[in-house]
Amino acid sequence: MSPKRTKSSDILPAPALGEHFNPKVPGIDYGVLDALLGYAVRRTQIKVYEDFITSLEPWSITPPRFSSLVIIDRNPNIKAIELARVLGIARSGVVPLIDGLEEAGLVRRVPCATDKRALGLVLTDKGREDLAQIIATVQASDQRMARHLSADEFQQLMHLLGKVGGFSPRT
Amino acid sequence: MSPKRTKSSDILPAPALGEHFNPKVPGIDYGVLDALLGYAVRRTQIKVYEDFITSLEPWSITPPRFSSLVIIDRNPNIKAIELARVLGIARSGVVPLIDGLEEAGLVRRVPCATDKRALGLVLTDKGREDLAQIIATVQASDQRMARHLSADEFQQLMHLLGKVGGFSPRT
DNA sequence: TATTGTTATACTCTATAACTATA
DNA sequence: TATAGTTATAGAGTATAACAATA
Repeated sequence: MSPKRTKSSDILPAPALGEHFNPKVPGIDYGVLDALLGYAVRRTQIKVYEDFITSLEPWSITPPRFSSLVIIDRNPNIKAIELARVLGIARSGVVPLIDGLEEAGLVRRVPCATDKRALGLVLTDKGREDLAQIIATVQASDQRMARHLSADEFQQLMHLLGKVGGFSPRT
Repeated sequence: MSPKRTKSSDILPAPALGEHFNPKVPGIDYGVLDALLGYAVRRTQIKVYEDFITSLEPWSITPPRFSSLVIIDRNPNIKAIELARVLGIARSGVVPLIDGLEEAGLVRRVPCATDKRALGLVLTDKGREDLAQIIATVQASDQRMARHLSADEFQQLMHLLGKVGGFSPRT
């Protein structure tokens, strides 16, 4: 019974990746930027994002959409407000996000039995099937990003990022 | 300017404001996200961005503005189109960016002698003065982000990010 | 013809606040 | 009163396309 919202993204996002970001333009003095951890993270993030978007173009999946699919898959019937908390966005922001995934046939809103205000989010069968492929594609992109790292270096990088970001996993 | 790392005792207290992104919400299964380098970079980027924005609120400086100031300072008379290339944005995007910095009295557009189409970008006196303080603030934020890392770990992290992002000296 | 800076336009993303229907 | 989802609205950020002046 959700009223149809007019959405321009019926034809899904166009990444429009023209040129690639050059993190180190020749002839340019980057000054203090080269010594800042924050700028290093930003440079890396742009590179990772570029490959991610390009790789997932066939599915029109953006990072927030991907994160949502994984979180919903691993936490069935999660409420929208909790998904917002996980993603770090306002709860109003998940509405168009879920709208897009629902229109793509990947996610479904199901009424909550115990709380008539709430909706549980679950993947559809198609959502589960697509997600398997999407995850494989993302993992390939991730490994491409890490192709110059040894297994030890990869683990070390994950560990150090965890210490900075405050999400240190298994230490 | 070779920016040297200051002692942790010089690190300013973290600016506390509003809600913060929780990179690891309790009770949530993050599935494959926990194993992805891309998601680790994203989580870290959000944390770094939060502290950056909060720290520089007094100057209303955003990451692109900060990068622009540093690049213009270190590369006087740089053309707008080249700044766009360094920042990785469209050349039309630098117009409002420079507009803002010019209105703040930090940057000036100067006609190019050899090419009447082009404009050289330079810092004003105020721009140079403010930038010194801004850089100190950014470095304090950066050190706060790295407060759980040893000097060796910091260098290792910078090195590994450079290998992933493609901005490190050849190894 | 190509390039520089600019304008016009549009779209994505996200935030705040208010509304509704429940609790 | 408080909460979950939604709507309305606004702002930042960036993209494409077209334009005038210049190369």
